[in-house]
Amino acid sequence: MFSKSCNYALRASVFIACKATKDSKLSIKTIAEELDIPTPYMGKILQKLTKNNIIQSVKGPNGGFYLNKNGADITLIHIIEVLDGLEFFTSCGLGMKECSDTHPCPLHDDYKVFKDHLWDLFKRTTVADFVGSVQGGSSFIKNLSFGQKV
Amino acid sequence: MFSKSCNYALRASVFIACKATKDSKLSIKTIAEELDIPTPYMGKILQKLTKNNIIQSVKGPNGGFYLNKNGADITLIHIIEVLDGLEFFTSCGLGMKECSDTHPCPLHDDYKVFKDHLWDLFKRTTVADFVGSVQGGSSFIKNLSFGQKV
DNA sequence: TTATTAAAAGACACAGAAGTCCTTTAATAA
DNA sequence: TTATTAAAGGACTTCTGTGTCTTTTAATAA
Repeated sequence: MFSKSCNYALRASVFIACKATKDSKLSIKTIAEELDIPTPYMGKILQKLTKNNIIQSVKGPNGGFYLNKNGADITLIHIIEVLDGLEFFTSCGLGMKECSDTHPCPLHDDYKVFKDHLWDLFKRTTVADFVGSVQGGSSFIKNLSFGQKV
Repeated sequence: MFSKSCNYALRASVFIACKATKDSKLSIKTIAEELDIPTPYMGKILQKLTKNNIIQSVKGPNGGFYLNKNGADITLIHIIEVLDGLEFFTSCGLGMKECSDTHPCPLHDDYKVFKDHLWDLFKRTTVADFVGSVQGGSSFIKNLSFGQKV
């Protein structure tokens, strides 16, 4: 559905919201290793998130990434928009140039329902929601390490 | 959602089911032009569909592509499987290696519902269903040409 | 002030999807 | 039988997403 970059960005944002504070920031290396993402590539993505003011960064000793706003103010759709754009939510399921209620593809009506539901979900869900779920122990953003028991 | 190849394949299959018969086959060129798809690339995809027995082909004069089975016997999921595989329907929405009911990502439950509904839809829907919709005038598989009024 | 640390930035490499081109194979019409 | 037609097949190019590497910039600790 989304690009790897976008998936990485979503997970990294949640991870930073979980673990970092202004006084205890997280480095690219830490984030990348914990989330099992190639380090330099993670750097690129964090850079993009920083430029778009989704996360904050500080250079130098004790530098790193953190959030200075409330995770509840960052919607997932915003992160998706920055990394992948919103084309997924507007484009045709069969890849047709023009696909609308007046010139629909055969999949249009069914597909629209699903896209709209997903749109609502990502519009409504915030980084804080995911943090809550992860910290509550009901979900995970770190890959299962080899041999780990759930 | 699906690759371009897969979208092209779905539309071409429906188009062939609409227009071709054993006595009046369609050439790569015709299909590609009507559906606004690069001709040699369309050739590759039709070749793949033929190998997988989704459509049939005949070489030589008056040759081309047609269906020798009922369109109702070709499910969309089968075409998708041949072109893209079924990974979309099994993989994690956040791209995690392991994402299951016992080790879910924060998106898992919501995303699962979405994927399962789509799976059912593509499993249930056949080429004949789309042909019916297109021939009944309630949907389209050809791109809107410039200036065309719906 | 200087050395150290860590992100920013940009150039580069690689792989797979998308698209093109040319030759071969096979079917049919003359 | 031969010429023609159209798909099959393979090599190739292009583009984009993914991933790597090196240098620069900026912040802080000593």
